[in-house]
Amino acid sequence: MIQVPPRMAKQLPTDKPATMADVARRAGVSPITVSRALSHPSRVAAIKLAAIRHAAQELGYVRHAIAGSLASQSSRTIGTVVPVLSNSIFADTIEGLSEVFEARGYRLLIGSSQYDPLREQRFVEAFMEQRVAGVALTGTTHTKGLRALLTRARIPVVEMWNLPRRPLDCSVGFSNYAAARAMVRHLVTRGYRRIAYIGGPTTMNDRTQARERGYRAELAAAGLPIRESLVRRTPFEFENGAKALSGLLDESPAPDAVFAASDVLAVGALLHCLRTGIRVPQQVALAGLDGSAIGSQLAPRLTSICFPRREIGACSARLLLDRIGGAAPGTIEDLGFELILGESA
Amino acid sequence: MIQVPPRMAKQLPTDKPATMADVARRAGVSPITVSRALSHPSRVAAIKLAAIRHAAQELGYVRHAIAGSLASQSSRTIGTVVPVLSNSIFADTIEGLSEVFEARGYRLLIGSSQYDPLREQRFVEAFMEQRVAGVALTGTTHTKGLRALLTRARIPVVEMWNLPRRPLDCSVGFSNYAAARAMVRHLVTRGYRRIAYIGGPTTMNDRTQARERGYRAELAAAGLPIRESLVRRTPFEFENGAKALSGLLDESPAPDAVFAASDVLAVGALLHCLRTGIRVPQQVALAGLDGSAIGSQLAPRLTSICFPRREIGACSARLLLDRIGGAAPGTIEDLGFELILGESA
DNA sequence: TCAATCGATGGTAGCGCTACCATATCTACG
DNA sequence: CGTAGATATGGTAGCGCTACCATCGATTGA
Repeated sequence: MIQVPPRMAKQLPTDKPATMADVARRAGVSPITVSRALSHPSRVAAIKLAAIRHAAQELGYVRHAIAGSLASQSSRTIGTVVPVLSNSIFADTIEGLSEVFEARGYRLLIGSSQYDPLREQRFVEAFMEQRVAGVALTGTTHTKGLRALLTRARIPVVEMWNLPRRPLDCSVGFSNYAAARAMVRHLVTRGYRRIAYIGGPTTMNDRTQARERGYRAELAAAGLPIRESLVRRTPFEFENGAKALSGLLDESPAPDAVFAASDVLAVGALLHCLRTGIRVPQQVALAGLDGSAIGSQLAPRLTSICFPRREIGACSARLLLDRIGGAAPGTIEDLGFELILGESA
Repeated sequence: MIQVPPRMAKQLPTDKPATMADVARRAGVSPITVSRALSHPSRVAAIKLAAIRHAAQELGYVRHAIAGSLASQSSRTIGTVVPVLSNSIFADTIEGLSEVFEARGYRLLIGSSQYDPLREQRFVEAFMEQRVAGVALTGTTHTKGLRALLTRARIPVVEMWNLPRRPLDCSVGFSNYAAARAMVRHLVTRGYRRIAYIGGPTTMNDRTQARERGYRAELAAAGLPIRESLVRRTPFEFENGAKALSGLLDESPAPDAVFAASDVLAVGALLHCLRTGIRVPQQVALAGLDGSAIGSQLAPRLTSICFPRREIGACSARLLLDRIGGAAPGTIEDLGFELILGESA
């Protein structure tokens, strides 16, 4: 650690920042006219508007949004909670949310729950203290306390990345269950019969739960047995995908295909094969779910299913804005999914 | 799009949420005592504290943080701008920031500039309207307007991911220049002589600029010629790394090593080699920079340099809190970097 | 000419909370 | 016993802005 003379000027004890009253005085109008000039420019005469803008510029006036929010009883702020930020999956959704809200002058408060519903609840509690106009959550696994809180608050809520039968309010996502079934069906169609499963931990993660249910349902529908020894659950890390695959190949009979219900795990597994010389799909076929960018760069390319990650955020944002604008609750948007065919399965 | 009967109760016209005055009345104390009970519990008698908490619970009272901020003239909010969220590199830094701020009761406002300094400025302007207590920026490439704004505002600022000689205020990062030199030196030590470079666009990205300067400086120091035909710049995408490498191998003489100044590009290049059967490092050695998780999963493992991404955020947060607490400006923290040896170079 | 209408502007009164100072009660000590 | 200090509580006065209503002059039509 070193200390340098900072560029920032050391000045006299901070003179307070200019207020609307200061701007009004300088522009020769009343404070309320300044307020209007900044938020409803069309309602102020052009000549005064110019004078006010000039005065504001000269004084280096910066609007005090906090005071504005208190007076207008509206914060123009939205809160969102995602499981993790460092997974680009949810980061894309946040970029989608941001883009729409930004264009409409809304701020976005972001929390990462680390897959812990209690942490999610804490974030939403903090959002309520900020009097957010709406909340966007990931998934449908919430604490009782959070459900109660949101029901009482009666603010718009959207649950993303899933399609609950009975949403808290609105929902934007796709069927994780159907996606998993579609992929398993694809494997069955290709002639694979001993299809193993690698998924994330199911505790507190409804997306993972739905995917695992889809896997089981499709196997059953195809008349194939479900062997519990071929079902593995492990946290979302490349290494874990590799380990799980390695373990599955030690089973006897070994699976002829592996469906990894998350691309992190699938890519980890595929890279393990590339490292150790296991031929994909000849020795074992591999399929993922998420449509991650890296999957299409591998050889063989990973067969996966992709979701409109960014659009989930953008659509959720639009829905929340509609709700804030008075639209009815209860909308559910299914944005679907798409099978990406690689050579891995 | 479908409509379902929402779980949310349709109720009478929203009764206003409870205020401190309501809680005070119910608990038989004055509003100011309620305020103290919530923010300085130790200054209130235990018996009243219990009564107040009970009353708040019964009324479903939620603190109005906006009113509190206005009255106390302190928002307990920090603003941060990163280039993109969807790159886990910066997401890790944000998680580091969040973790520290959350523990101290601060909120974090997040903006993504998309590598556009004007967008960065817009975000900081929005932060100022929220009267943030501090700002954390990525890099040192800022507009004149932003510099002026921050200088005038005289709030704590930390610039992350770089070590400016003359920071705006504080800085937490490492030397991108030294990291690039270290990697090129490593390649030279290994006996490579025609070392090519793939980097990101240098416009408005001081990290990329420093890395490219480091590459050139180390080549010069080693007495090796700098061939402009072996220097490529391209946006951070796997495909672009692949294309750039492919182009470099068409040069004659072809490079015997390629230094990609970002792991996205390096991994893209390495995967291209795996796909097309180019042997690494025999035909061409490959080195990256960022220490991404995927690099260590490939065969050969990617030689790279890793940075304490999360710690950059955590350290920045602590520094900002210190500054808010009155510490002197001008601190620069060099968190260093570490060479990760793989088989790729 | 006068009432009706409209657009532009201003005065007043809070939004819900906390800082500041004042007050009241209690303990400690010479 | 009186005063100083500590502790607990309350009253008052804003924080900086905007909603609401009032006002005022200008325009319009009968």
